Amino acid sequence: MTDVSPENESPTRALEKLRQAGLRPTRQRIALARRLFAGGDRHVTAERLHSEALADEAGVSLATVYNTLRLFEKAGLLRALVVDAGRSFFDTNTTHHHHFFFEETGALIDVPGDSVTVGALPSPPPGTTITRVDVIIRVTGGCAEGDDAGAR
Amino acid sequence: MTDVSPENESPTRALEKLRQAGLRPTRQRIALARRLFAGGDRHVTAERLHSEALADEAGVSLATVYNTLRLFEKAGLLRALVVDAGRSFFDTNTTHHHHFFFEETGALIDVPGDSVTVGALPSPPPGTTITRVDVIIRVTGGCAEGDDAGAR
DNA sequence: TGGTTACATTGGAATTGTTCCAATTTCATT
DNA sequence: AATGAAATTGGAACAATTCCAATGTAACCA
Repeated sequence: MTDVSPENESPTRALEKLRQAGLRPTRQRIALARRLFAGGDRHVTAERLHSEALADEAGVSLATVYNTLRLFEKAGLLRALVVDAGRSFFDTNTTHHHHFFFEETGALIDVPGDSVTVGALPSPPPGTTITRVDVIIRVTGGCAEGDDAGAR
Repeated sequence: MTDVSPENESPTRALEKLRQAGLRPTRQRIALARRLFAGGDRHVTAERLHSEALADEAGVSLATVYNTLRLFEKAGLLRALVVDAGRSFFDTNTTHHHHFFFEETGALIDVPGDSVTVGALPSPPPGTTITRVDVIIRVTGGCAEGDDAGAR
């Protein structure tokens, strides 16, 4: 096994994601995709990703981070998540799952989709279709151990 | 039965709410409480409530609307709700329930708490306590019929 | 390979929703 | 009516995000 930390990993996985989505693999997109997809699942804000990316060779502007996040979201590579007023998280885990949200720290952690059972959904209003059901389990106390601990 | 539209109803119910919460019944708070609690349950943004309240005799400033909403929330008269980046809704229904969210229009409607069964919650991380579980059912298509239709 | 063109990136200004603040007004009590 | 504590206010400040017009880059084709 080789070193797979975001900075050292060959850009293969990131490139694959981009190609898979039919997006032009620019220097900036590759750098961001590496940050996002090289390690395990993440929940990032635009600001945080931007400040991380500043450390990368290819500088990335904040505007590009926003553009890219929205682009990746449209392409299905990311899922936007709003739990907190005035801030969006982007979740690299696009499979069916839910979240714990730590009210004090603002951290998020995933809950596998099948460990929460949402039974008996009411039928959607006539003419509408359900696109997604979000379950957010808000917790207080303790210290958040998610990847976002201290993200505030 | 007398007319109970917000503008005509005697301020009794609003006053009761304020007294119940131990809040000083100022002109502005009464006006806002009437808007909020006189009719059925509502989901309002600060901006919307402010623009409505401009029509009332007692002018209410935007700053006061924000102060009052946060105050009512702390007092348990309202519940804050975040579904959409960069905007908070306040829900006058503080009982156990969930929401349909219309992605196109930004409208919200209530779903009775017992028509959604959330079974088998995972146990919260050690040391933490669950304060609330929000279920947001996102729908597209159709035209929203909630009280917020066209709220965008 | 170089030229062309469509697409990306950028800094900075603009927008939006919200909070903050110091000055003024109002409420409740005497 | 006078007083003090609490509420309201306009406007400035702020944070997250979007917009824009200028510049740079990737992809394609002759």
